[in-house]
Amino acid sequence: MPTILDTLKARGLYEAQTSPELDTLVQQPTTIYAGFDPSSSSLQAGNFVAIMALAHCQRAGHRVIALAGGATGLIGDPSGKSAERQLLSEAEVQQNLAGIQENLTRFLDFNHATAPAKLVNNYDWHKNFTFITFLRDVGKHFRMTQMLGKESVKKRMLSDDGMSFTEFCYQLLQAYDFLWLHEHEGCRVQLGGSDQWGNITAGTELIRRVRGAEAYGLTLPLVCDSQGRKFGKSEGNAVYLDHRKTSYYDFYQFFLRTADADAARYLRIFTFLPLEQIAQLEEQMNGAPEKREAQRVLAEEVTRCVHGAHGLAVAQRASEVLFGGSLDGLPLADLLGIFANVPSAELPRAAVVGKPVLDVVAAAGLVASKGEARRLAQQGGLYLNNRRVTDIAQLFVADDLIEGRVAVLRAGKKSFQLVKISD
RNA sequence: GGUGGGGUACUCAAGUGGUCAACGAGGGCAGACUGUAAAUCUGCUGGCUAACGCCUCCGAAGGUUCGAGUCCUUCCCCCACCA
Repeated sequence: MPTILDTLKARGLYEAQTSPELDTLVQQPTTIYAGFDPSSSSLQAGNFVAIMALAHCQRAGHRVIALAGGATGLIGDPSGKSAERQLLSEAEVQQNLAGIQENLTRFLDFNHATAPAKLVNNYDWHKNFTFITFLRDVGKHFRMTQMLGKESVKKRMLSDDGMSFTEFCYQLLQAYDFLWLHEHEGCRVQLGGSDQWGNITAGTELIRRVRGAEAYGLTLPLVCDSQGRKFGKSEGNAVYLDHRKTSYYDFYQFFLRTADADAARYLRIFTFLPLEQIAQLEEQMNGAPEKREAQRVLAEEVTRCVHGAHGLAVAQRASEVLFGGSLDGLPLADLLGIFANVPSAELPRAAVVGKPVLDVVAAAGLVASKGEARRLAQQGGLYLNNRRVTDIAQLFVADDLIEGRVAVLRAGKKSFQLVKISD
């Protein structure tokens, strides 16, 4: 019987563990936690790896806890960061937490009959600490040399930016989280990205000192594409799980555009498809790469998992139309449906009809300035209703509005923006 | 607190009185080629402008000068060593 560790390894969701004894522990159901940082109102594709790993744990019969860092988010984790972080206000963190909870319900079963997932917020226990108490109860167990030896600290000490005391103390907070969960939830394992190694071992050591008990850490690889770029950015922007921040369409497209070299690996990491099926898809892809079957399945599976059948349908429909060419004859209602999640701008009729197209493009926000709009058009990358704009002096005429209300602007192949008449 | 080093555009990084909207690299965007892939090639990458050109910009504020990213003063921030 393969354990959760075997599963994770087979799917490329395993980097290291703190002790070989973990192999034995996971042969029985145990409690495993992973933390999520509320530095944004929605989890990002980059958090996927941890979410998937946690979901696999639950499916394997373990009890899982997702920790939202309401307290630690106020401090800022220096791990993997080359510069001091901007502090967030309590209100911002609170707001972000709500979004993250919603994201997680898509992957974890909080109503499971025997082992429901649990969501906790570390603010609930950190808020009661005074500085003195924390120093006495927690800080006393840490040695300076060890704290200074952490990679996240060393790296920053060597950089020109240095590090504030606040961020330096971050590891204590996360270590205490693990201790708290160990005491109150019987949690034995912490799961995290490879950059979390130092924070995780801080926790296992604190538990050993305070409780005389063994706890374990399990780290996941940092997923990069075949170019070595960190996974989860699309055109420089993070891909979010919340469709209000990253539309169904953009989300689907992000996965659909996966490079051949990454497709099979991503299927293993980001979907629950059986490995045999993935191997089959990989073979198909090698035979007929231009069909992009693996990418199609990847985009479908992930989009359905995150956004449900409805979100997937919207994304696929939009993709068909947008890459299908002409918009002629498409009813307004359909168009609006397709573009429901594409950025749109409402402008008064007077600011659109009779004005230079470039002005409209800049006003709508497809590009940042008129100059940029001009460059785009000069290079042949600007489209109005899927027709290339070749004359930079072209005026926007009433006929350019579909049913008198809407026009579709496009930059390059894939960046769309809707203009709606507001009056 | 002292001494020394540093803060230049998205990032790194040149520039030490005019020829600097600011070298170069990376990144990003667009075009061509393709399969909405990769690689490659080309162009662009502060704002306004059809263009000439005008405006804003080199941590902040003042000053010197015909002219300052470049010199001076004060302030803020970062780093190293010392106390």
